[in-house]
Amino acid sequence: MSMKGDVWSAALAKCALFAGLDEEEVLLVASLAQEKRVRRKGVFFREGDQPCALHLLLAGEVALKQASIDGQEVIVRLVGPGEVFALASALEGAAYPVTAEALRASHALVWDQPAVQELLRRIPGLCRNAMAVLLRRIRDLEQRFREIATERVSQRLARTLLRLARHAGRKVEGGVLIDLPLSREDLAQMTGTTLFTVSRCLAEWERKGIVEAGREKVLIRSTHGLVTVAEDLPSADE
Amino acid sequence: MSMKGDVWSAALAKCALFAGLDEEEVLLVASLAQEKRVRRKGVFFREGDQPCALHLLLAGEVALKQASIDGQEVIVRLVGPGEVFALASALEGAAYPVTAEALRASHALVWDQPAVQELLRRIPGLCRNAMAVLLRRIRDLEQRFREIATERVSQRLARTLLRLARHAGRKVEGGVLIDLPLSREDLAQMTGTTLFTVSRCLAEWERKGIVEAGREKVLIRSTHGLVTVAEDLPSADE
DNA sequence: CGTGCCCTTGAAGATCTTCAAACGCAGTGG
DNA sequence: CCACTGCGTTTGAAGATCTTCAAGGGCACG
Repeated sequence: MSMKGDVWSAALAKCALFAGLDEEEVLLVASLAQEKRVRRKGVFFREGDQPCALHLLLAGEVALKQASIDGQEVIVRLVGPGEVFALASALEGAAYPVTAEALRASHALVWDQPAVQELLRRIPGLCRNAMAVLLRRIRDLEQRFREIATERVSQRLARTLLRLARHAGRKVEGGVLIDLPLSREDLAQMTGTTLFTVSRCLAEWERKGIVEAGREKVLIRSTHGLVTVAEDLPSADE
Repeated sequence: MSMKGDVWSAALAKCALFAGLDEEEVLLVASLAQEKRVRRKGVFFREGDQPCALHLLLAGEVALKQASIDGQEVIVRLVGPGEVFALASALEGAAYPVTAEALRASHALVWDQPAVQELLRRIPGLCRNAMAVLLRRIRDLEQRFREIATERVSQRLARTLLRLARHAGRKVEGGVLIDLPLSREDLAQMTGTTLFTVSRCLAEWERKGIVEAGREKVLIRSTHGLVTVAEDLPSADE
């Protein structure tokens, strides 16, 4: 237990939800956690599942998807190592509004609802931290809402790629590689369009030398070029 | 002061943020509040303003708008009496991400940042209440995000009207009147489309007897008809 | 009785989706 | 080693959907 506590405490400290906790509190958090591992394409939980638990991703990458009645899916958020997910559901005690699907083999700490309640009771600063996390999510959602409401697909896709580069970009010779196995369909579900339109955009940008696209792979050759598209600025070649 | 406290306490108790507070706490909340009145088309604050304060709407109706660089506006949320707004900004201490414009003459209680901090320190349950409010907003935003990403304008507009009916609907003979002065442009900014498309949708629905549209006015004659549109179900007449 | 604001409508065209067909790569099994 | 197969991808063509622009109508309010 105490060894695990040590291994986990690094991850816990990096996480915004548990930032600023003292040693004793970290141990409490660790002692109530359970572990869960999921292989690529597996799920931590499905939309509608109950009861629901708080998750902290230690390793891997998770996509949170929401489906409409007719089966159309949207990716609401990508979660990377050190980020929590299902915080809202765990706090509210409501069913998960999304399905958490692993893009690659993933490993998370999990706190069930009694544990979350216990933590909230015993750790004074936790509620403030939780609020900070939620506030950030609201900002993010409002911005994306405005984007999807007012911008064209190419602009939104460019922004999505830029965000992905920040979230999971790896510098390589020739540009920034988005180091996630994302299909055209995945990008479409993040952008609010179809895989066909995504494919066409990427093909056009490849012709212009802005990106290099491959199977479940995008390499950004010119961040500046993408910004130009995202902001709808006139580009050199038309 | 004490009279004001009495007048306000009813409004405070109805508000989710201050629910469950004891009498002493309510008095504290009231004692730190300031009043602000704004006429129709006036604003409580503008995007980018700082420092920012927590607002509780007592009377009137407020639209929260966000503008993109090229001037396109989106209505992120409508706020009715008893609801708080700018909670996130007040908690974070960041600039307002939206402009709060009054749809009709409005009256609000306002707490500046020191007051908010003081309240958070002195009222133990407040943080939990704030979280509940934020969680609700996240749910709402995620749902609307999925809608705007996957549905056609007519579906989204139908949903917007149904939400408005719930939020500010007044039963009259012949249906439910949306009791707010909303222009076609406003509806467009809530739905992520143009005023022209809104106008055409309403005209079509009027022909089918689903709504009755007028200048800054919509009367829903058949809620069921709107649901049919929103869910993209086959309707009787095509 | 104008004047401003909101609304409607048509026409043209941009943008995006849908559908069908086919390509190519990765992994599998013969 | 090769063929097979599945999956992700590409591309074209057709058409649905939505936006844009222009013109004009009508109502409210000064």
